[in-house]
Formats: sequence, C-alpha cells, structure tokens
Amino acid sequence: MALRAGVSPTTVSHALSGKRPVAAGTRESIERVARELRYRPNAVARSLRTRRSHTAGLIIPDISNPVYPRLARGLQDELAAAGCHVLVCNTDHRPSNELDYLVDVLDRQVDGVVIVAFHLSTEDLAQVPLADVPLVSIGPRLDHPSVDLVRTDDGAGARDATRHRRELGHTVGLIGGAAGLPPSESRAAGYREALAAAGAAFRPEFVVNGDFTRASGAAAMRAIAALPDRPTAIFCANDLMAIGAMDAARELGLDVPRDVARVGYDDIEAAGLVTPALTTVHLPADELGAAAGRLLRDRMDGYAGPRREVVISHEFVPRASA
Amino acid sequence: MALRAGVSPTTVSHALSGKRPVAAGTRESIERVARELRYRPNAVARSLRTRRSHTAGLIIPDISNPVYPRLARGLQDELAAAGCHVLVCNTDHRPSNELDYLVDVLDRQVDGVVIVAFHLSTEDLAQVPLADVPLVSIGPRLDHPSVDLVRTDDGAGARDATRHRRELGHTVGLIGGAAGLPPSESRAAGYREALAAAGAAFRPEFVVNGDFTRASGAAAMRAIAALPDRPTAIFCANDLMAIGAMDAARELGLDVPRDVARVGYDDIEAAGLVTPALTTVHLPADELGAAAGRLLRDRMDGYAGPRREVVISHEFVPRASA
DNA sequence: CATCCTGTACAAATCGTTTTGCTAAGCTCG
DNA sequence: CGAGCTTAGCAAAACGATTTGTACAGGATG
Repeated sequence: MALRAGVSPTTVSHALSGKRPVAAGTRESIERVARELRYRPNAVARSLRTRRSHTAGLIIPDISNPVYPRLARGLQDELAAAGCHVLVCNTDHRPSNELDYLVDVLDRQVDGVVIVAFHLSTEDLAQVPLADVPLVSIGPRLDHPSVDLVRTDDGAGARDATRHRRELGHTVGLIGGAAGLPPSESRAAGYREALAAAGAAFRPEFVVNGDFTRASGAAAMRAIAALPDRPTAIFCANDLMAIGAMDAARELGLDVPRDVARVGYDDIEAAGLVTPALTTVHLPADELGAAAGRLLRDRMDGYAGPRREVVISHEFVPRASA
Repeated sequence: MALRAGVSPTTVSHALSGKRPVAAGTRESIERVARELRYRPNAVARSLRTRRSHTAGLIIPDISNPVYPRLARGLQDELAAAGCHVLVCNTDHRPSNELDYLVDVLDRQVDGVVIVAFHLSTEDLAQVPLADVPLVSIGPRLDHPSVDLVRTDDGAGARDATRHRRELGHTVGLIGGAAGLPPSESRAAGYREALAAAGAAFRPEFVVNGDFTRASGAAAMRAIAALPDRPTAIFCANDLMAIGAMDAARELGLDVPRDVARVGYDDIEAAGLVTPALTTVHLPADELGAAAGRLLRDRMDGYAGPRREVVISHEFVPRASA
C-alpha cells in the first residue's frame, strides 16, 4: 500500500486515521490508491500493536438453549455500537470448559468477556491472568476487582410464582433443576420462602428434581403424580420442564390445568404457544445481555471504579386462568 | 518469557511447539518457567505471523430466530474439532450488512466464513478480496471458485407438504414469505409445482405473503379467511407464520385443524408444542451448520479442488391428524 | 540575518510470535 | 588428524500495522 502510494507507511496510517495532519494533496492521493487497491488494514496486525481486538467473548452453556440467543443478541447489539464482535463459546455445562474457554478467549486478547458461569468459582478465577480485561458475570457473584455482575432476582421470581398459586388456593409442588446449579438453588429457595411466608408446611415429597430438560420434567411429573395426595399446582424451575410436566400429565389422563396447574420460569417463546398457555416468570434475557454489554463498554471506555452489580427485574406472566 | 527462562524466543517456540528438537533439559526448564509464569502465547501475534486466526465468521440474519442457534451449534461443534472459534454477526436482513460483515470478518483474517445470504449476489462477492479464504454459502448459489454450497431442497419440501394436504382432499392456500427472498421463492415454487402435478388450478387469491413473523402469519390468515370460498388447508413458508395463522383462525372462531389445516416449514421447537401439533417440514439446521463446517475444514486442510455442493435432505413431519 | 515556529513526511521502534538460516561444539570414522 | 555429520541454540527477518521522535523546508518574527 505505502509503496503504491509512494509514501511511507507512517503517512498512510496518519492519513487514514487522521491522528496527525497530512497535506491535503497527499491525503487525497493516498485515499485514491486505497480505493483502487481496495485496501483494508489488517485487523490482526492492528490489534497486536494497539492491544485492542474489538472482540469480546461470550461463554454460555449452549446457544441452542432458547434463553441464550436472546442474551447473545442483547449483548451483540450493545457491543456493535462499539465496533465489537462477539466470539460465542458453548460449554455444554462441562465445568472445565468454563475455565478453558475463558483462558482461550483471553489468549486471543479479547477486550472483554461475558460469562454465564455455572461452575466457575472465585478461586478458579484467581488463577486466570485477567490483567485488566473486563469481565461480566451473568448470574453468580465472582469476587474480583474487574468483574461486574448482572443478575436477576430468581428467588423473588420463584416467590412470586409460588405465592400466586397459593393465593389461588393450590398446594404447590416443585420440579427443581439439577442440584448444585445456582438457578436451581435460588428458585428452590424462593419456593420454600413463599411457603414459609404463607405459613404452609414444606413437604419434601412434593419436590422432585429434573435437569432442565423437557424429558426430565415429564419424568418428575410422573413421580409426583404417583403420590397419594399430590399437589394441585407445580412450580417448575424452567419452562421446558413445565412443558414436559404437561406432556406427562396428559399421558396420565390428567386435565391441565384443572388437575395440575403449572408455572414455569424463563418465558421462552414456546411458553406462549402451548395450550393452555404457560404461566411463567419472564427472564429478560435480552436485557441481561444488553446490561452486560453496557458494563463492558464502560470499562473499555476507561471506567476503573469499584465493581458494579446490576439487577434486572423479572416479571410474573400469568397466562392460563387456572 | 524467553528472558526468564534464560534462552532465546526461538528456543521457547521450538520447545513448546515441538517443531524442532530441543535438548531435554532445556525443554524441561522452559516448561517449568512457562508453568510458573502461567505463560500463554499471544494468539494475535501468532495469527499475524502464521496467517491463521483459528476463527471463522458466521453471518446470519438473526441469532434469536430459532433456526439459527441450531445451525450455529452444528457449525461450532464441527469447527471446535479444528480449534476454531466462531464470530457471529447478525445482519437483521439489511442487505448492506451482508457485504459489510463479510468484509469485516475478512479484515480480521478469519480462516473461513459461513454465510446465510439473502441478498448477496455473485457480483457483490466479486468485489470482495476473498483471497483464498474459504466461504460456504448456506442457501443461495454464489459463483466463485472457493465458495462451496450447502442447501436443502426447499422446493421439494414444499411439494411434499402441499401434496400431502391435497391427498387428504384439501384445497390448499399459501402464506408465503417476503417476496424476493430465496426461501420464499423456492417454497412458493414447490407449492405451485405440487398443484400443477395434481392437475389443480393455481388460484392467485389463495396466496398471501407475510414476512416470516408470527404477526404477519396472523394478518395473512385474516385476509384468506375473508375470501368467499377459502381454502381448507394452508401451507405456510415457515412455522412462525403457521402459528400466527392459527392465532388468527382461533380469533375468528374457526376450528383448527377442522376448518383450517396448516402446514409449516422449519420444524422449530414450538411446532411440536402447540396444540394441535403443527405438521411441518423439518429443516435440519444443525446438519446444515455441520456440513458447512466440514466443507470449511476440508479447505483449511488444503482441499483446493472444484466447488462442492451438498444437499441436506429435508423430512416431512406429519403431526396433526387432520 | 539569525531565530523560531509550523507544516509535512519519514525512520525506527514496537507489539509477540514463528520461521529460516547459521554457527559452534562435539562426535564419528576413515 | 581432518572431513563430515549431528546436535543445540541463537540471530535476524518477517507478519502489518501504530506510535514516537526527528529532520527538513519554508515562512514569520525580532
């Protein structure tokens, strides 16, 4: 490029970036040559020198889980405004992948990372040379000076859902998520709190755990249906399990929602499409992604203050009338 | 790193890559220092030198459209085997974005690109300095020596769907997609072909176009329902519109599927969850992504033969009995 | 006229690797 | 003992940009 324009690389850089003045004639001729040659600066070389890759990493369990595309989109839209692209990594819930992918994207000199961590701990994070790459955790709290947090109050969402069913006169069971995962724990905790607040007894046999899949929700429902006095409503830790529970209830000849009212969590698209429509707690995935993007952008723009925490409010979405 | 180990960068590189023999003692001491320092080679610098970024670009309309996460996942799994990460770009169907993002990822020296192009033409592509970066088009055929193609036979899928309804004795209408888009055209063509093959008249008033959204499907259904002798079945160019059509039919007091049988296209998750379940044509998005990933990998591994074309077979999925 | 300033463009260093060519030392073998 | 081979490691170039310091010319100013 510089050769063809008959000037030094320095001048080309200054002409195209405008960081230093270049004589009008020279600049025009550089621009002309650039156009003729369809010159495009090599982003890798630029990144090496400037230490900015205009790339962020997004580490999630699985992009084909319907919650994450919305989250990804919220993040991407926010970062696109900063000319930043997103590298998407699926951990498939394998604990080691969270750390491995984090290190991997850091090797690539990303300008920031957003992670939905199910297993990564503050101690794991201490081993990672984060340097001053900003990181946003969506969900769990990670203690580190440059790690911000975005979360929803899942416990409150679960409380709302459970309370709502109680107020309609139901006894409420729980189909929980996989044990040990943060959303399982907080949603189960909210369920218990709502029962306690209402002065209702917690009945361990009303609680069966699944693993967030539709099939596991069906299996859990079959287990609960077999109880001599089963609950009349079920709060499920996510929509897919609630839909699975509905599958099973129907197979067993139960009427939904008369015999078994369900409440889900997440508000995936299918929640509004099944019949009867699924009452659920809306998880504003796009807002989570967008909030994470904004926190990242602040840091990229130089924010270096204390760690921040953003709580995105959930919304209870009553749908079926029962 | 080299300083701390007391050897030259050359030796470090050889020791860690194994490209040239290094004395056992030296290698061990380098490995020890690397471990102590948690040394990780800078991927950007490496890419600059080796001209391989271990990154691919994926250009799609919108990751939050439920077809694309599956496609993305298929691609990512295939490329992960080659240590390749994926940069996801959403064009939002804006024509200029397809070209802009393509150029953008090429600037970043990606090792390959997969694009679901709705507007990009062979001529547009000729302006892009592809060099020898492999590109896979999912859908439309783009003429260029290093561009491979993966597609489904949408026309055949549409024919199957339409024929099936005809054989059940229905008159069949069409809710098409946005005019000018490849899937709209081929699916509409398949619809006409099936009618022609059955010796049935093509009735223009039975065809209303939407834009692939649920709301547009509902609007189209209302238009069709207003006809004096409306068709008894509707083939919709995608599932979302079919679900929208069902919304509208119900609002109008029509029984689904007795009064209006619908067939969709894509087989999104919700298709199996609505009641009655939606008969549809399964679009194997994950296989499309995986096939694209394999074609890319071949090229990265040195394949330089003629352009290839892979057709992924669709599958007709009858669900509602009507 | 000497000095200072301004505008313009270049040279050289830098980012952190990989790659190629080379040197030096040690060993083998006729 | 010298030619030839092997082994081990380094120097330097390269990748393609950005950044900083500097040189040179010409004009303004005292």
